[in-house]
Amino acid sequence: MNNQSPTGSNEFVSAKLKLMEERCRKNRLSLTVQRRAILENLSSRTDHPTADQIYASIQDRITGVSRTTVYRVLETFVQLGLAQKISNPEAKARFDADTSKHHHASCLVCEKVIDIDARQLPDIDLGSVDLGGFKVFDCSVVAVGLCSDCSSMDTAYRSIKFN
Amino acid sequence: MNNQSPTGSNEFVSAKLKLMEERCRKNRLSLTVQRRAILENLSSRTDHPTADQIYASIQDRITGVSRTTVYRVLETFVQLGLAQKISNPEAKARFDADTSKHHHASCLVCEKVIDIDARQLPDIDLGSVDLGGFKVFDCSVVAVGLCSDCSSMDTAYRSIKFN
DNA sequence: GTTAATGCAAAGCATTTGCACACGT
DNA sequence: ACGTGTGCAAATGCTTTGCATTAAC
Repeated sequence: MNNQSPTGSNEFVSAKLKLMEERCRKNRLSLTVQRRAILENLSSRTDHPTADQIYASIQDRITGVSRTTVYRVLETFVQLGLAQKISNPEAKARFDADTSKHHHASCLVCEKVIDIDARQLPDIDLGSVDLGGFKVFDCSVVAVGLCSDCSSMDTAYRSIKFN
Repeated sequence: MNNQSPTGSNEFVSAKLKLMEERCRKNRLSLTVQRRAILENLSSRTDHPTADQIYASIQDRITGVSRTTVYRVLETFVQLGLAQKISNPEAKARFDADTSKHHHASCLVCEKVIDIDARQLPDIDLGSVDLGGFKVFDCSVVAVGLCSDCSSMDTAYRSIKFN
C-alpha cells in the first residue's frame, strides 16, 4: 500500500464496520458476528484475498464460521457496495474492501494482487468513448507481470517455458 | 468490435494460424488438428470465450476434441504469446486471440466481454509509477457495468438488490 | 522410432444450493 | 414471534492430473 491510502489501518477497519452497520440497518439485514468478522478480516488486509483465504484466516475463531457463509456474506457486501470483486486474469474471485478509485497489479506466479494509487495515473475518461451502449459502473487499470518477490526468484521463470 | 481492428476477420485468422505454425516449429511443438481447430475458433470470434465455450463450439467437428485438450492447448497458446487470459471480475478464465494493446468492458449480468479500442484512450504509462518492484508485462483498462442488451432488460436489475 | 499430444476417467479446487436449525430484531 | 442468516451436506461448475493410446516429426 501507498502511505496515503488508509486501507488496512485500524481507522479504516472501524469506519468500514460502522458503514456496514448503517447499510445493513437500511436494508433490514442482521448484524451477525460472522458479517462483522468477515468484514473486519477483509478490511484489515491489503492482499485482496479469495473467499477461501478469508475463511482460512477466521475459521479458527471461537465461534467458527463456515465456508458457505463466507461466500454468501462476501456476495452481500458486494451488493451493499462495501466491497468489490477485483478483475484479475485467474479463475477465481478476489475481494477488496477498498471501493475507492484505484488500480491493481496481478502477479502471474504467486497471484498476489497489489494496489496502485489512482493519483499516480491520469484519470480514465470513458465519457467520449464509443462503447456501443455499454453502461460503465466502474473502471480501473489491471497490470499483469511479476511481483518483486517472484521476479527475484529463479522459480519465477519456470512458468515462462516458450519463446 | 471497432472497424479498425481485424480481430475475427478471415485475414486475422489465417495470419494467426501462420504465426502459430511458426511459434510451434520454433519450440518443437506438434502442429495438430486440435491446435489448429482451437486457434481457428478462438481467433474467429470476438466474444472472449471461456475454455468451455470453445469446447462447445468445436466438439461437433468430424474429429472431435476433448475438453481436456482445449484447456491444455489454450494454456500453451498463452505461453506462446498467441493468446491471453483477460482480466475480469468473474471466477473463470476468458481468452482473447488479440494480443495487441486494447481494453475490455465486462457485463455484470451476462458476463459478456466487449473490446475497447486502445486508440480511444490515452496510453497508460506506468513507467513513472512506484510499483514496489513489480515488473509489468502488460496492462489494460477493465470496465465493469451493463452491456447494451442487459441494460435494456428489466432482468438486468434483478442483481441489484440493495441500496 | 522417438518425443510430444490427446482422450478418458478421476481428482481437485472454487462456488452454489436446499433444507433444517439458530440467531437478530 | 417473525424473518433472516447460518451450517451442513451435497451438488455443480471450472480446471488439472495420471496414465495408456495415438499422432507428429
